[in-house]
Amino acid sequence: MFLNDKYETQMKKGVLDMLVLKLLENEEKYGYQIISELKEKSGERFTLKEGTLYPILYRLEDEQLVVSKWSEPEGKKVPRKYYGITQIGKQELLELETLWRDIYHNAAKIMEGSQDE
Amino acid sequence: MFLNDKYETQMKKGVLDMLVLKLLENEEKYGYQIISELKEKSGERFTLKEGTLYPILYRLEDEQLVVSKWSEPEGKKVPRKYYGITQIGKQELLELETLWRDIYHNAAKIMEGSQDE
DNA sequence: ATTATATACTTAGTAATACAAAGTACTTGT
DNA sequence: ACAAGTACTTTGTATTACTAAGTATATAAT
Repeated sequence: MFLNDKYETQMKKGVLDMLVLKLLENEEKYGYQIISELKEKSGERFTLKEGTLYPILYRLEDEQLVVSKWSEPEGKKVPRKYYGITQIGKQELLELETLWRDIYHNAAKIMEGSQDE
Repeated sequence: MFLNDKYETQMKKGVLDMLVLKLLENEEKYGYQIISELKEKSGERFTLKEGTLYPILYRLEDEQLVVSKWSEPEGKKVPRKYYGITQIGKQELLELETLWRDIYHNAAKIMEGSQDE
């Protein structure tokens, strides 16, 4: 199953950023929480290692689509870094979803023999 | 529109190989023909430059999903390299489509708030 | 006849990303 | 005390879409 693993990796590219933005749409979340929700809500199809997620978050922050702040640890001693979506991030999320669906539907035309679906 | 261009590039990754295989499913074709059909059938969403397509074809050939042969130029003097899908290629195409749709649907679950679609 | 455009294939270099792997550090369960 | 889970960071690798340039022939325009 090596070949399919390779293609799966490639097919996820670009989509992960969109999914992370989506999870932050209504609520601030921290890294590990994002990994858990992504895994659970995607039927385990999107099961990220930390080394995959955190670079995505740093990138989104560079692009000013999210902002982060460290939590003041009250009861729990482990500091957490919370990520929230920005106004720019919300707008970009809308554009990304449109783009993503458009790419899918146009590819689907070819996969179904130039038929609209 | 720089950011969206970047994401569009990423979101196409992996999908192009599948689309090229699909176009070869029923008929041998040559490079330029593939570019034309891909552009036309995808509503111009997939408009490849030669420098994008040919490396894909070489890769598919390395993976033994397609085979190529030069045409004997009879009337027309320009030699063409025709690509045809192999048996392995046909099977891989089926698996790629399944994988691609699965990734899309599981991502869609997240994009629609953990709803099945 | 010369120029431009289209066809047809090739190659080198760049930017970007998902992932593996390893590391640091704290907390909880046994 | 030890293992396992939580939480974040960093480095290195493989892969791919794209730009750009190059080679070459055929056809249409000036």
